[in-house]
Amino acid sequence: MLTTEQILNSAEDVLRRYGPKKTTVVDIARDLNVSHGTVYRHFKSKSDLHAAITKRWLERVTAPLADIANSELVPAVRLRKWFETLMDIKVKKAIDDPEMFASYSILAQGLPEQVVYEHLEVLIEQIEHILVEGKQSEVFAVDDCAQMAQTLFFATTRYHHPLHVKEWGSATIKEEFNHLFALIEKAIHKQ
Amino acid sequence: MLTTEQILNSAEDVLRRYGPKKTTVVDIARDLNVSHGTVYRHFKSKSDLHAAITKRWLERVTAPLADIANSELVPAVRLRKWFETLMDIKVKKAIDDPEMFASYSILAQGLPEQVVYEHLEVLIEQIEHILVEGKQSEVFAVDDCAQMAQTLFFATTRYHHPLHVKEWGSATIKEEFNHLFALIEKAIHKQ
DNA sequence: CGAATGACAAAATATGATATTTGTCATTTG
DNA sequence: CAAATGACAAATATCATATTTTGTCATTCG
Repeated sequence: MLTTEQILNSAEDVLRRYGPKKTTVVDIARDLNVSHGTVYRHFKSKSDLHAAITKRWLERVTAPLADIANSELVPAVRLRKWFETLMDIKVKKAIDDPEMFASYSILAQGLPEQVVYEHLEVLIEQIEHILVEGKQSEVFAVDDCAQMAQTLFFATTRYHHPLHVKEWGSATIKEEFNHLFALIEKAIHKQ
Repeated sequence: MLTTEQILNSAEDVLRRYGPKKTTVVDIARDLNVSHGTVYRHFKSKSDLHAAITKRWLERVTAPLADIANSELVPAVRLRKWFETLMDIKVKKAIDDPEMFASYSILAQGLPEQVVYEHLEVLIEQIEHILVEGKQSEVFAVDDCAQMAQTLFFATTRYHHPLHVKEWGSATIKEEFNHLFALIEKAIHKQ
């Protein structure tokens, strides 16, 4: 019996082989030895399938971040580590496997805003969690942690948004990020 | 006798009429009542022409910013006004004349990095100028003004980079920016 | 002689006829 | 009867060919 997971696995394989433009529902069905009609019993449309593929990818990519957000590190260190990891993950994916990174970026482009936005919300909540703990232990002077989390996420857009992947090749990108993070620390650390 | 300026004027007109994909060098030449060979006496290639068109547009768009950077406003106010204006100009252009904005964005995409980068440098220097004066009058506590200017420019990427034009439609975009600017102020204002 | 032309080849792009892909659903299968 | 099939129409993509566009340059123009 065919599961949604199996379809996503095959989809990922086929995507890796053929790229996002050439991959058809029939290709994915063939890979699974079923008719393409069967795939449509699990996904309303190809876009729906794309959304599911992208969602799973986003979740995997950012899995390590949840661990950091919930770690025992002191909030100041944890916050920096969280952002550095976010950046490192993205840059690593983009450099190591550029076709796949491009593939997922292209799929994500074609998605309804909401799918990606929900994912961003999860990340922003993780930042919020760190800020709240920093506020409790009186190292961060933050009024509205949820709002600040969003502000920090958007302030670092250049360093994690796939639209800026081109700029990540720069030799100074990491240094740039360090300067920005220093600014952030100055703004949110107590006194 | 045909001038480079005249060509750019016609190019802009034709671009407005036909859009960036349909505009040909022959169209521009026709608009000027010259042969297209003549256009090539002023520009080495079509890309070169694109670069010139884009450059002029960028300069025009950001002209008001130089005035603000050099104004007599106290640095704290001036800095905020400078960023607000940058944002307002971009958003206004993108909303009022979306086809043209898209046109120039498309042309800019196809350009060598350098052309756009030079323009960004000018803007970052304007920020630096404000920071230097703020430092002199002891309202800003900034170590390296040039570096901080760059940091501020990149921190606000989401609010002025054309790649993010889609996000500018959000009802809360201005509020978001205000939060970010509050963060910046907290970081750079003395004490 | 500097500025512009227009004929030309090479490159890029539009066109449209053909083939594939998407999405549905009545039918089949286990 | 739930799960899968495969035949089908409509929407898209592909590909070979026709047309346009780019870029050059020997020639003309003023």
